Amino acid sequence: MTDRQPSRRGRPRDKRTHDAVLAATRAILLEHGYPALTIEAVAARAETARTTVYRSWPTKGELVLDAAGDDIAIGVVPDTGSTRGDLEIAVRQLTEAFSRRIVAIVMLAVIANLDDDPSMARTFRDKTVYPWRSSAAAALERGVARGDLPAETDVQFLLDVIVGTVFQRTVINAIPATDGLPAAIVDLVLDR
Amino acid sequence: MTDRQPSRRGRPRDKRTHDAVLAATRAILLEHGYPALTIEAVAARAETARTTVYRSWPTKGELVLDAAGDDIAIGVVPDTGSTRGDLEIAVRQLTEAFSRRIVAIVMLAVIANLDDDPSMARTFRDKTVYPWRSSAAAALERGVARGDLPAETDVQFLLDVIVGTVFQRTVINAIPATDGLPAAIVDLVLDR
Amino acid sequence: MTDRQPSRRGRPRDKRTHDAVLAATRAILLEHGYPALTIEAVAARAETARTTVYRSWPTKGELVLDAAGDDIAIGVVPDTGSTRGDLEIAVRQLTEAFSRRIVAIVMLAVIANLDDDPSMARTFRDKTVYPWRSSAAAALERGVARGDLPAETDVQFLLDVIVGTVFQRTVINAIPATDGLPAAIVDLVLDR
Amino acid sequence: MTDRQPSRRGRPRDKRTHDAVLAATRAILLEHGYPALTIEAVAARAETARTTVYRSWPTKGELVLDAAGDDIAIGVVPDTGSTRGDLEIAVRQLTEAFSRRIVAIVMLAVIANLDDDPSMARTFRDKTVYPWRSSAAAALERGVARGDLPAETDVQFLLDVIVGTVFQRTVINAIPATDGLPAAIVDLVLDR
DNA sequence: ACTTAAGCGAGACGGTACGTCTCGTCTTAAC
DNA sequence: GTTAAGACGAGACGTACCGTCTCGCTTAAGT
Repeated sequence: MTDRQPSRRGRPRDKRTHDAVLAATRAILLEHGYPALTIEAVAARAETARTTVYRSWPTKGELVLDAAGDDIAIGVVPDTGSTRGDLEIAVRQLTEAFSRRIVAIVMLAVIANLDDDPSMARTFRDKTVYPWRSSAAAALERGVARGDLPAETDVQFLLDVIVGTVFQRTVINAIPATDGLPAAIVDLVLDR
Repeated sequence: MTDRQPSRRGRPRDKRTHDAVLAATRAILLEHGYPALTIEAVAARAETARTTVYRSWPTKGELVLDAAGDDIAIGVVPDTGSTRGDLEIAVRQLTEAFSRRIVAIVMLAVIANLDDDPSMARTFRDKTVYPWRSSAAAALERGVARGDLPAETDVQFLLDVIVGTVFQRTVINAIPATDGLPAAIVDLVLDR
Repeated sequence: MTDRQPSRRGRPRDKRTHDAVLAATRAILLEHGYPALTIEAVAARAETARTTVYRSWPTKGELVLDAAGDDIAIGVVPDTGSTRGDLEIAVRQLTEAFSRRIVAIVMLAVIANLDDDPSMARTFRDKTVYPWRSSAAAALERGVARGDLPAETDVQFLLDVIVGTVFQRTVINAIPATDGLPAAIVDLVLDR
Repeated sequence: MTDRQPSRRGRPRDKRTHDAVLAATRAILLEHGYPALTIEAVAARAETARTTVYRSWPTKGELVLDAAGDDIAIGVVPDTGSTRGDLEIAVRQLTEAFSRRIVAIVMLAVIANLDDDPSMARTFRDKTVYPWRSSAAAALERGVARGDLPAETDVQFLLDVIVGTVFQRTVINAIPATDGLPAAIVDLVLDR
């Protein structure tokens, strides 16, 4: 994710070192959170030199997102033929993802750097939110097509409602997700 | 705001210095954001010593929240007799507040420090969110009493929907608030 | 030597730390030479922080010259009434000084930084060479007045002969100084 | 110049690269001095890889002396039949050499590394000082044989006087060499 | 009016982390 | 077997802030 064209010239990256750095990053994030994630600490934990870390990941943002890897993926909403079913799956995917410690930590990091390093937010969105969001949008549109939702439905608005509510609950208020939440959200969106 | 018992003996705090520090803090927050807010920079801008800042505000969180002062207040939802009217006012208060630059900056700071400095989040909640939230809860409960909302309504859940949606729109997605947003949210909550 | 006006404001310098740094510097210079003198090593040996060293001595040159202190002084040529006697003392002072390990090390450091940090050379000259050189010039001038040296004597040239020869012998060629050297040099200068 | 047996097997060294490195070294020495001479900079300027430099010149000293090449030669004192004439030529050769920017730079580098890298000093001596010094010694000995110098003359001492004085004047004090200097030095050595 | 506790400014202290530079070595593909 | 390319671990650089700690000076309330 980091190297553009992995250039065939010169000594290749040492995969074991590379992986050790990513593992160290994940460990520190999970154990102590993003504010404690210093390049110094990562290098020490990975038993390598600080310069080696800088070589592959010029910014902390890139390191964090690379280290998080697929652990922060949210998923893609399927098309089961049922609007309510699809949406319940969609919300469940979201609550499940936002409840994962690593996801919450990375989101807080992204927010902390929002106007400092906007590229981090962009990467996070592209890697994580976008696939879910566009497939969820498709599910809502199918619902509109089927007549389960009014024709004038503002899909993006509903997505913000869903994401915002789940974020508020699980991350900000740290309320453990229950089965009730997805149902309640879907009710809100559909039943009217 | 910070010291418990302001002891009658000795030289009293210098109000002009105190205010200069708060002004410097606000200025830096607005001009460069929270990550650039160092005690060093605040003291320099206020033309005072670092120690003077530390004396009154042991942590950056306290300083920021004290400096933001009433600029981050959201307001209290009135009782106009109309459920829809009250809620529209409530949402409008929220969008207006979250659209203020200083509020967004402080909220992002609070969230970034969520598990690093939970006291900051608590203070922010108490000073800012709680008054609005409890009065908005009252409005919803009046709505239930009036029969505008079903008896089994989960008030806290609806508040999370409202807050989460507005936060998502205005702060995360940075979509300029329009009149349509409050109406849409109220529709979502009421019409069913 | 480092602080201009020792400013009465603020916390005073910690003399023990200060002295420890100078002692560490001297020790490293004598044990490992100037190229091994890193601020890192000095701080470690003095058991203090790197920043503390930088605070008092912005450049390595200032640190070295301050640490060497009076150990690199050469002395002042006396006026005993005898031209030959004064000159022999003068040359002996020089050979003795240039034979001291600390002096040789500092001179090499000064030379290494000649065009990199000319201020170091200047300070070294002022502290060390100048007092000797001006008093030796006086001795030569007394010799001219007495008729022990020709009236047209180029005093500065003779001083360069003396300094250059001693430097060449003791520092460059590392020939242990013998009593013969001062005598030979004085003969060269006087007997003609 | 550096590698022992230039092995017949495999790809031969690229002469153009080799020369480019030496040229880059000379350029950096003249433009920025010895302290700025990093292998990094040399390789960059020669548009080659760092490793290529290391392969041919394991130490900076070898590189510098190889790059300086004949530009730091001093010359050999001729035998013209006249003691005074030979010595004047000898001193003139020395002042001319020490006045060359590249010579001064290399000499300062050699001196700065005196006890750090003694092999550099040795090589410099052998390549540069020794030919001049032994031929100048011969000139002095011819002078003794002719009776122009006393029988008990310490030839090595006089050579140190000459070298030391010229070094002091031209390199340390950076006094532009005049015709007067050689004459004055020869007078000092001969007239007595 | 005099004492005196506390605030103020200045600045030193030990410390952590930064991001960069250079080192000398090592590993690979290409020639 | 050299060359170009570039990664590697290492170490030092000089800087920015941190939060703490003296200091001498100032200020006003309480005696």
